[in-house]
Formats: sequence, structure tokens, C-alpha cells
Amino acid sequence: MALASDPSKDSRSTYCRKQKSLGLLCSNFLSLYNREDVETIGLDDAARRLGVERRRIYDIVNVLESIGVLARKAKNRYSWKGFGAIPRTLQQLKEEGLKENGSGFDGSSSVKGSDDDEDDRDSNTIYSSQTDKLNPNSGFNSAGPCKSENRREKSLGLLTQNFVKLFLCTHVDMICLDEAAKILLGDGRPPAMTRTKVRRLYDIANVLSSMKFIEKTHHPETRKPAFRWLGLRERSEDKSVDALCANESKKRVFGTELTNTTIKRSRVALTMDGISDEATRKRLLTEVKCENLENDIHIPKQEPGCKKSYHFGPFAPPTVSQAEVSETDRMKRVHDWESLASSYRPQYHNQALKDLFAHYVQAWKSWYLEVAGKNPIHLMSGRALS
DNA sequence: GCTTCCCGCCAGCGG
DNA sequence: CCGCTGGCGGGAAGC
Repeated sequence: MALASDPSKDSRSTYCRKQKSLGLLCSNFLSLYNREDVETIGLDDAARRLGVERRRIYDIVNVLESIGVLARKAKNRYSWKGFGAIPRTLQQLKEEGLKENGSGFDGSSSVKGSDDDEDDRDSNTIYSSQTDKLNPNSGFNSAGPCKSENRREKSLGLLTQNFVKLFLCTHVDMICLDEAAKILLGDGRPPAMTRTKVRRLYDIANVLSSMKFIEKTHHPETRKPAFRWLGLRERSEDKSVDALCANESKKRVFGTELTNTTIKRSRVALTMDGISDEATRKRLLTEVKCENLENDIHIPKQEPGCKKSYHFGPFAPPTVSQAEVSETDRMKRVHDWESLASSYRPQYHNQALKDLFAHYVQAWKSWYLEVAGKNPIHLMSGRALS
């Protein structure tokens, strides 16, 4: 029952575009399903509980799947893999990316997408959803009726992966979306196509941002908005604090001084935009890529001053930062998915976390009221939820 | 006036 | 044939 809002009607319409962003939706989605008891997720259920149209669920689910958090199980059904699956997925993406285009993202050939009608041979099938493996063997363009491949090529999921690869396989930790679109599309694309791609990248960027994989910034000089990769560190399962701390130390320059200005490594990023010359850009990309293939996965930086956090949606408990601060340094540093996932699980021994969770539930209810009813504030007292 | 990007139409596809 | 999927781009909110 359309409990979604109606932008047009509704006296006192409190329509706020930001409240409906994909990023927010993603946060909500994550906090809703990131629990141990969750195994499968029904799209209808998700749409209903989040108070959005099904179409939107597809959007986030597709990018989440491409990152490994979810896996399609059947029609209308996804299984929750969890944040723990992310590192592995990223690693695979990186390997694939490097392998795929042997010499870097040299334009058109590799990650491109075909043009309108008229199929095209190359089909880098990096998709497979089924198992937790993304791609059994580096699917180069082997035999493959590119009938529907064409569609797949343009999927949000694939685009997400390619976008991520851009960061993993290259060391441009800052790129503006139209640049990315051009690179991913290949050369000389009709502007219209680029525009569409950019729109999609915005969608993707929003959800990746909400998960703190990337962060929006501006080129120190150009002022042009761009996204920077924050990434996460590797490691597959256990979550010993020690390991985390140890890992912390190899955080490199990234976390410390990059805060808001230039650093050597970003010189490339800085230059990129100014370079209209295709050849030069390619060369730069290739160069950097070779520079260091190892530093792909690292802990997202965390400026000292920043209140850190992870705010989950509109109902983000304001207590989060406090709880964390009082929790010890390590807690504050831990910014990886596993620990994050853990901290949001109810059965935590820590009192602070328990309280936090309670608060969270409450906040969620009020938020739910908001989407279910219309005005967040009393006014007409909404209907009973739960 | 440009950037960001939500909305929902409607083509494909799977069952 | 009918739902589920999800590409796509108009056009409006945001800055």
C-alpha cells in the first residue's frame, strides 16, 4: 500500500530529496539486515519494511551484490553474505581487473561497454552471483552469444565492479565521476551516453559512500567534486582486536596527512582532470597502477577530529560516537566491516553497545512512523506501528 | 545555471 | 502470459 510519499500532494509536504537518497536507503537496508539471524532477504519484504518502491531495492541490492554482501539465490530472494565477504570480493575484483586489461585501463578495449544496437564481441563477464565466487576463471571474451550480454554489460552491478576496479587496480585515489565514466566507457562516446553513465555512477557512488568505501571530496585545486577510495583492510574472518591494531600501524600516509590536501600519491589524481589528452591520461593511469599493486586494501582514514562514525540512516543514534569514544581507542579505530557488523548485533556483552542498540531500535520505530505516516512530528500521531 | 540523482516508464527475461 | 528485473533518461531538488 503506497505508504511511500506523494511528492505532489500532501499538505505541508515535507518532501526532502535527501531523505530518499539511495545512500540512506542503503544504510537503512544494511542496518535492517545486518544481523545474525538474517539469512535470506525477500525483496518485497525489504521494500515494505523500508517503505520504498521495489525498484529502489533493486538498485541497492545490485550494488551490494557486486560487492559480495549479498548473493542472489532465487527470484525475489537474496542471501545475506555479510560484510565479511567484502574483502574477498574486492581481492577478486582486483585480480580480475589486473588480469583483464593486462596493461592497465588503457581506454576503450577493456572495460568498455558497447554502443547502442549492434552487439559487440567482447564480454567481460565478471558476474556470477551464484556462489561467492565472482568469476570462476577470468572470463575473457570466449564464446558467448552477446545477446543479453549487452544488457549485463550495462548493469549497475557490473558498473559498480568496474568502478571499484578503477580504484583497486589503479592508484588514483580520487576521481570525478565524469572522468570515471569516460574511462569505463572507452573513448569517444556520445555525450548522451556519458551522461547516462554518470547518472548511474552517482547512484553507485551514493551507496558506496554510505558504506564508507568512498568519500566525496574536492580536488584541492580544481574544486571539482570527486570521490576518493577509502577501502577497507583485508583479512577474512576472525576479529581479534590485536590484529586490528597491528593492522592499524600499517595504515600509511593515507590516514594521516591526506586529510584534505595534497600528497605525493595524489598528484596523479590532481592532474587527471586537467588532462584532456587521452594518451597522456592513459599513460598516467598505467604508471600509477604499476607503482604499487599491493596497497589495494587499506583502512579508511579517520581524521582525529572527525567524530567518526557511522551513521546508519536517519535514525542514527546520536550516541554512537559517544559510545565509541568511551569504548577505548581501539574501538574507535576499528572501522572495518566485521567489527561493525558485530557491534550492531544485539548480543553484545558491552553495556554501551546494548544501550546503543536499544536506542537504535527506538529510533528505528520513529523513523518507521515517519515513512508510514507522513509527518515525523506528532501532528496526527500516526498509526500504531509494530 | 550547473550538479546531483529520484522517479517510474517500459523493455527484457525467467518461470 | 504474467510477474520480476532493471536500463534509462526526464526533469526537479539542491547548491
